[in-house]
Amino acid sequence: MSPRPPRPRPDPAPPPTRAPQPGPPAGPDLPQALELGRFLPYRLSVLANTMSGAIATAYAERFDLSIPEWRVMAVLALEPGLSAAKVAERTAMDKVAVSRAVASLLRAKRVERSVEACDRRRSQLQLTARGHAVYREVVPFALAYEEAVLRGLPPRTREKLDELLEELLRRARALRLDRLAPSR
Amino acid sequence: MSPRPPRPRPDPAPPPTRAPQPGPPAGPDLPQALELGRFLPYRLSVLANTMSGAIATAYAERFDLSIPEWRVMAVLALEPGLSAAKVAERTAMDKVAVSRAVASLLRAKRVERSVEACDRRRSQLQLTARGHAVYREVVPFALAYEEAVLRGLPPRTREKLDELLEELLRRARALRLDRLAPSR
DNA sequence: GCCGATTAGTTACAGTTGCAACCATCATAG
DNA sequence: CTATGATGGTTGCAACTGTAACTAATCGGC
Repeated sequence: MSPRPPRPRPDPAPPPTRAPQPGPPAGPDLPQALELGRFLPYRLSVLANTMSGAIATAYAERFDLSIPEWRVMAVLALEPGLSAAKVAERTAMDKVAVSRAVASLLRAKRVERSVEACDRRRSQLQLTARGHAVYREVVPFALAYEEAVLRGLPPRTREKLDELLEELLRRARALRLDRLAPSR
Repeated sequence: MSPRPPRPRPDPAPPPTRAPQPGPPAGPDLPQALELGRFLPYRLSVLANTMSGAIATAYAERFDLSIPEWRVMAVLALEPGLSAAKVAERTAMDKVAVSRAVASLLRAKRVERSVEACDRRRSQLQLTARGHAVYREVVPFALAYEEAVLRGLPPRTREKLDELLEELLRRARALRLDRLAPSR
């Protein structure tokens, strides 16, 4: 999995910000229209893809590292000895993704694994010296990217962003869609 | 492409919000540490995936519709007669994704296509009556989901969110990563 | 101690996605 | 008119990702 193709996001289009053309066939009294460019899930998706795509390309080119691998390394750097399951928790990845990322990191000798004595199903994962070296190289890059995106935003605005993301995630997670859908 | 598997996001883990354990082997003087749960691209990615996953599942179950298909329908509802390339622009999808979504929508008779007379490479796409019917059914659902996530947020906060998303997307797009990476 | 139920982790398979190569059509130059 | 190049759109192929099935090990009675 080492020579991973970069797969950047082409991200071809600035959303036209507004296209308030009334739909001809639907008529003026259509119940509600939805402009994609103002639809929250869409906007978040485009934003996240733009950022992740940029980062993924950079990681792949510079460090031969995929995003899942990076996530695993990031949590192991702060909490060495985690099991794969714990890593999955911490990274919001599923266990298969973690398994594959770990396999790849093992091959690259960036992570090492030892089975736990008392429970031999479980294993303890930690960065190797090489892994730490890569980590120390990636972190400044990641932080620089984040800072570049946020540069110039006043602290109060950053706080607001932080709160908003927290709040939205909490709500999105709590949401049961069961009784939405006014139609049908 | 009709019986599309829902592919919901398991989204298994609340990020532990903080895990400020100092990395034992890295020592106290490591230049910077990065906590994944506070890293903007990561948080955006998790949030967007959570929302999109929920919506994708719901669309698939209720309307037999994928997100790419929905995006195509959404822009065609507001701007009938667009070409596939224009649709790609409007939806921030690449042309292959549009091509496939359109193919699927044609099969389902939710979109129809006619070649342009003056330029027979190009085609004009528009929703059929069936397509409009589906659209009118989906829109309230989509808006209800968005509203459910935003429910209770004061208008000022919503405006702030709107501005922040706009601003972040602008910055992310403008960012050339070329001269980032302080290391290497 | 032994059998069913659980949990950790991996493997297999299928569906999805993206890039690149590809046709078809149009535009421009000679 | 033909050649060259650009553009719209589709297809082939390879990589990625998720679900489900599977193996290995532990746990919980009995």
